[in-house]
Amino acid sequence: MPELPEVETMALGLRKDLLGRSLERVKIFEKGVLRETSPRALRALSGARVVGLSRRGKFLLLHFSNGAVILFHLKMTGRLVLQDRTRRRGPWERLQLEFEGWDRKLSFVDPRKFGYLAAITDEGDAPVPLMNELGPDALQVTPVTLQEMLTESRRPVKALLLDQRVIAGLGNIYVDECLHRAGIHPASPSSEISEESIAGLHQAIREVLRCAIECGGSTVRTFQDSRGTAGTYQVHHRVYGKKGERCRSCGSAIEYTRVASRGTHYCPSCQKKTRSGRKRRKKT
DNA sequence: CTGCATGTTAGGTT
DNA sequence: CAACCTAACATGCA
Repeated sequence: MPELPEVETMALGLRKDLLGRSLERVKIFEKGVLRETSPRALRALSGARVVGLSRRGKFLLLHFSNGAVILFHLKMTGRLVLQDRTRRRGPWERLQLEFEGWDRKLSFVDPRKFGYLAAITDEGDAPVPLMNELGPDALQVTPVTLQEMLTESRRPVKALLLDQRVIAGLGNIYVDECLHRAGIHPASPSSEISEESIAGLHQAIREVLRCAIECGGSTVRTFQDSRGTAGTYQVHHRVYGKKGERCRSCGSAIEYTRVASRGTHYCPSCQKKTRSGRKRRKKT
């Protein structure tokens, strides 16, 4: 579920509610959600005040007054939800954080149990390898850097864009959407994409992500922000989930195939393989 | 009912 | 070592 715009939306929503609150209690229902972190280490954060919420790639970070950080990865179906403090534990709730003098609590909910969290208590690296290997954030990457990274590899461009060590934040939905807007076939060897197309791709990434954040993310199945509000960017999707529908730009039927072993949507007419230099499309 | 798909990534195999 | 494939898990849909 959550790619960059959804994690950003989650962080924005939580910031208002959590800033300045002091952690009082940690309830762990499913030990498996703790990654390289002992229940004791997590509970030791009690008393610390929340001083910041941030995002790196698809990671969401809770910063505390004592310098500690709790890092969350929501994977496919993870959510952070604010609920009444008295509310009973739901079936998929893995962990709850309670705060001093607050009648609500933060719940980590994840049906599929892929998501996790970790506490970073000292100055060292995060105990999560990927966190320390992230490429530049998709909203920060410069055209030059993107260009360099793509020309260095012959992997399908979609595989590269999904690789968080190359560029952080994009997932299956937004990669398909960005490649369509840039007129690039998802299976194109990235080293064969023209400089002009890469410039268009860079622009598409910025525009799509910005717009998606403004929309509060895409709700394809289950995504909701911390207050239970669904995102609306899915109404702007042009290829994702549109198999067989007509392309908005040219009218061809959107195709669905497998690239980098991921379900992939694209327009066979707007996104020609290995054909260079197609102009990017209008704004969303 | 059964089989297949799903927004991610770690870990194994080429 | 880069590239590729699938398991991890639970649920919804054809």
